[in-house]
Amino acid sequence: MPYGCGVTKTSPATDHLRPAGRATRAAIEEAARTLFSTRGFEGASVRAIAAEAGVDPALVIRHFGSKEALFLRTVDTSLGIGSVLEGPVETVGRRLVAYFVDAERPAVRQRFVALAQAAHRDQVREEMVRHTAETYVAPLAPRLTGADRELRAALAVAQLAGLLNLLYVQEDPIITAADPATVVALYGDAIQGLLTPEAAG
Amino acid sequence: MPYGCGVTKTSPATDHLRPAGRATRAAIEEAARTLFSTRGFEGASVRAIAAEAGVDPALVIRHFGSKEALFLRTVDTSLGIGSVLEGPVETVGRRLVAYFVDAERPAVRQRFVALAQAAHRDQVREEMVRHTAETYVAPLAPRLTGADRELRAALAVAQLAGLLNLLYVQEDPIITAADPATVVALYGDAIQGLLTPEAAG
DNA sequence: GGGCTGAGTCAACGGCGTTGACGGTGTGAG
DNA sequence: CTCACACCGTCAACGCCGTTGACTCAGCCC
Repeated sequence: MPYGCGVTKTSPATDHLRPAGRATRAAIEEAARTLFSTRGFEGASVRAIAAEAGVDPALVIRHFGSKEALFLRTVDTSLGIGSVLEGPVETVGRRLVAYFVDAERPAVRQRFVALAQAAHRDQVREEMVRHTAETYVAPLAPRLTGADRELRAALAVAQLAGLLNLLYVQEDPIITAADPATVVALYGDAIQGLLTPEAAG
Repeated sequence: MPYGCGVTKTSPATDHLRPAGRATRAAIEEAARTLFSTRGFEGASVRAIAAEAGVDPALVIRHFGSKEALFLRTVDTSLGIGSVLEGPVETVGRRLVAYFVDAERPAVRQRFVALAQAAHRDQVREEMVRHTAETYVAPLAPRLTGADRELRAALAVAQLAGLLNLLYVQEDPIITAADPATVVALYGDAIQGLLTPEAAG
């Protein structure tokens, strides 16, 4: 479920809005981005987002339909993985892990945690599935060889999601305390073994 | 985060309770088990659990302290993995995956989903971490050879958690539709590669 | 100028987890 | 035997939540 490689969100049809409407809409979106990141999906209430944006809570719903819809429009499911996937397939395992284990990416961590927290909402779950298929499996599978390419790509995503879960959500002490380079080598190769069995170290 | 191999829950100190108290306590626990399983942590309200048990909502809190505490006492974090872990380490990867991919274990799926939904609560998260360390890493690590045994065991848990996440929570269509035997072979070997690199197929 | 549509306000709904004040009731000590 | 006390349960309410509907007001087009 890592969700990387995102396209810029296509805010649909704000043309019919008047300038005032577009401005408050943007204010709400920014407040939502901030609060969803810092407090998570459950911790960020519609009322708090409205207050942060200096706006009536009802207006938030009026503009975006529901908290879930606001979340989906606001928190980018992308975690910025595009460039990592573009490199050589033979070493993508370690590069993926290295990207996420890097401590200098708090925003990525925040977004993943928020996403994991909201995963039980139907629309969010659907978006996550769609995203996995579109930005992970689709670009990866054609570059693999052998049988079950799509399945192997999907299982590699599962591996990655599991690491991020223990690392970001559970904050597992063993993995957290471990030497990042070791984690990259061990887990990266485990992922690599699924993608290119013949090239795995 | 798979949480298996559980000991029977040690309900602490119900001796001081009168028969009536113990009975309604048991009724609440059973109702909670049912509703948490079928509706998840967020979907099962304290009020609904109380109604199912034929009891006042306030009584639920009075007996268990909070919804989160009731959840922890009620939903067994164990997923029944003990026997799987006891077998030979050289093939534990495939056996673990086979256990969870088996469609005939709906209760395990339900419990995992409920757990994942409640993972953002502090006490639940702590319990999950504790459980990972106690029932996965502790029995597994000493039976491994080579460097970083604890870390490798923890990373194997991460792999498993990732699979269950995509399989149970996200219901990823690719993995769901795939031949279970293939998933067992591919993912089982990926886990095995982390545990016993020399024995991996 | 008059209708229409977008923008914003306000009060309220039903639900949530939780609390506190308040009656009964069974048990053990005097 | 009685009386105090801890347990058991009830009830109404608190403050929060996401969401809705009725309403006002301003700007645009015909």
